[in-house]
Amino acid sequence: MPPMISTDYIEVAVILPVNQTYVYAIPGTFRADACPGMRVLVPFGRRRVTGYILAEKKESGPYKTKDVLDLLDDHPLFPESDIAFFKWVSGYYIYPLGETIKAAMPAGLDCMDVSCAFVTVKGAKALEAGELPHEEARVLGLASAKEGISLKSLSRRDPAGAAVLRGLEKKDLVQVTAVLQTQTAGIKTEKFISLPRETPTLQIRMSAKRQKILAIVREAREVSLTSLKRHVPTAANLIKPLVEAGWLNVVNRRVFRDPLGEPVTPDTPPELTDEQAAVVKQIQARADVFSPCLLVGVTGSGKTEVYMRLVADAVAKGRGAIVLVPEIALISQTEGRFRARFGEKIAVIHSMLSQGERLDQWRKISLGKVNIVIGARSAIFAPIREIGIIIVDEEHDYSYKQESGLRYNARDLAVVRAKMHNCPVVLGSATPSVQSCRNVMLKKFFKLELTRRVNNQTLPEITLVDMKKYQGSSCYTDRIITPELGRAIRFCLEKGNQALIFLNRRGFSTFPVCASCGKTLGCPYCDVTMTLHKEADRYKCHLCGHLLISDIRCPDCGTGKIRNLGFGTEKIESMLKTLFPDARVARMDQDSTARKGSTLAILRQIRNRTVDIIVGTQMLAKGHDFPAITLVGVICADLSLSLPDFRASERTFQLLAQVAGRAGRGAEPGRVIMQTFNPDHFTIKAARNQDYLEFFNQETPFRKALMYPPFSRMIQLKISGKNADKTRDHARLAADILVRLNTLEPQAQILGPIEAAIQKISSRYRWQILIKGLYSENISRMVSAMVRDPAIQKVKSVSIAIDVDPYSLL
DNA sequence: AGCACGCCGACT
DNA sequence: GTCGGCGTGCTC
Repeated sequence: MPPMISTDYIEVAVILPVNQTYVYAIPGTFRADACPGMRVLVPFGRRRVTGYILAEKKESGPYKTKDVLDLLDDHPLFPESDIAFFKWVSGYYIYPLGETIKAAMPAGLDCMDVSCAFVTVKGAKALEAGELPHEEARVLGLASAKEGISLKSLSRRDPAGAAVLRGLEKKDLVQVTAVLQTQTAGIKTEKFISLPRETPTLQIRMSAKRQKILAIVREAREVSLTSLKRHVPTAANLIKPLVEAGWLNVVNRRVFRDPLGEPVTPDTPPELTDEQAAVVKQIQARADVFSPCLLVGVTGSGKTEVYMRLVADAVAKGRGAIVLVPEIALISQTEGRFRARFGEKIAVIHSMLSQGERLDQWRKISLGKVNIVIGARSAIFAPIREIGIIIVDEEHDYSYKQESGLRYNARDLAVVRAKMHNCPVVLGSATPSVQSCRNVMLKKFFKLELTRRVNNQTLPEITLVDMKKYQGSSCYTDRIITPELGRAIRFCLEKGNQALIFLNRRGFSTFPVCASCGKTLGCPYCDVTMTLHKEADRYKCHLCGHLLISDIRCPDCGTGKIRNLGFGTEKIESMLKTLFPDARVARMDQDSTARKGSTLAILRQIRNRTVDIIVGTQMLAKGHDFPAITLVGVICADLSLSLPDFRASERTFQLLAQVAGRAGRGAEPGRVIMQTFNPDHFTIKAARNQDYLEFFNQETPFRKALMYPPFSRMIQLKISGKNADKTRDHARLAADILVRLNTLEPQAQILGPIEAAIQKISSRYRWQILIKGLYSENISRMVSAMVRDPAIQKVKSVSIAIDVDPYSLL
């Protein structure tokens, strides 16, 4: 058991944007059960908020203290030793400590006072009488319809609502009180149906469908309602009377299955190849010291097996392990293999879990029941007491970077946490990031390599097709699906294999233009063009989700017809259907996977080979293993190459290398056709050669010349607000203060403020400032001082988001 | 963040 | 004269 609180006071980090901790008195009733890492409910000003106990305090300090109102946990959410890590994260990312800890914990755990308006008896009568003015009746209606409404959601629906409410309160028609809002993380259960022990005596009408259900249950002994519905869609209603009459039993049970629905069969460790064994040995030799290692291994070289040996080794020594994998659609193969090897000994944390499931996994770890965690980026915060190894698979993957709130990079934090635990950290990739390659050159990381594929598969052959030579073609299809790619698809289909066609842009037409005035059809709330989606029969804004009817007239000139230029996955899908009428074509992108379970359905189709051609965006490029895919076609390899972002090349290279890796994973060799307008660009060439060093060596001089990372450190400030002028002024003020603070040598560069590349998203105007310097401590100190400046803090209508080590500058 | 205190303009 | 706008400051 962890140490209890033995003093009168505790230090608490409240979940609010404040940059200090607070001291509270802890009543004797809680003291025996409280310890650091637990949540408390504390009075803060006039309301109640959640906070985390950080430490015990002997004295109250110069302030008068208030009492802790409630102890919210019976076990700590994190060990006391993690507090140093959270403090480091909070300082590095310039994010309030309490909110940092909140971001690190599973979601749905904090509670807070929320002001809610309730309709009084008098108010209800007045509403019924119907004599109130429109406005008042409307607001009162909102409050009564939902049995009270929080002031926040009221003002969201109706900006003038707050003022109206105040009038209502004065007339005693509503009452405003603080309500403690607790988010409850639910536990995901499923109904399981089985036969009762005793034969039912009650007779009921046995329709054919009911008999079918009984037959299925009888055969399977126990079946989940979900899978029963697959055979009998209306099963949910049909079984009710059967259950009531005692013909069936229903239990709600927590579910935890492989989302692909395939049971994980335990495996036995295979014999390591010489190369694998050498790598394992080298890392094991440094098992008790901080040793960051870059493991470069071509796809299929058996990195996962190396990871599993290292994890098993750490566990054998009584320490834990964290394995980070990229966030992908559904579940990663790596996770499946770890489950097969370690069974119930691992906890899993990823986006497919519900809040409740995530909390369960977290509990398992913090109670010490499991010692191995595998998961997406947030798993880096897993409450393992003594870590023996941290593994970051596909370390170059940008899903390790959180792009909202606490904008951390889990790969970087893995290194920091490993240092705190004196253990090795292994960053693995076939296409390592420029940053990590540079760290190898600087001898900060040591490099290990796996150069041979385990089962002697050959790497796919990659062909570049210059799209320029078809741009004059009278055949529209040839300009998009070139004859070379068309032939390759036909050949692939004839051999009975599957083809994957990749285009990182969804929708049907991506560039709607008015035929009469020439203006593009833009989103009224964002600074981007709308995208036509044929399936939804709407124009969609990909940034805010705004919809427009598809037969709209030009909003600018009011006349004319919109011409739909540009193409996305939807159009590719329809073109392929025309070109190959006998082939079964499926599409996988954000639109086709919006419905719950549809991702799984599409992946099953590919796995079961009930589709021949699959068109998709990057969600298809990562992590999946489809043995029957022998051809990968990249429609336009340079889509992301021209973005105004210093990492555009790196991202393009990695994405292309990644998607090329989907070909030829089975027995037959794979082939990749990459269509491009820039066949001579070094990024495209390096991707064709599958050579990360070639890319690194050519990219590095650019980064160095312009002093971009890894040759400098950057912080990007994203300033946004509803009012264009106020946002610009605030951005200028922030830049002025930064310039004033920029006194340390060597001086940092302060670039901006400039308007963001996308000037407006969801009606919020966006400006940015980029701070570039040689030392992260220096630029970080400047930014912390700037945001604490009273002149900055007092403006609340404009927000400044701080992005330390930004991944994308857009 | 959110809430109160406090200082200036348009209304009963 | 007041009601209410939101600028400023604080919360253990």
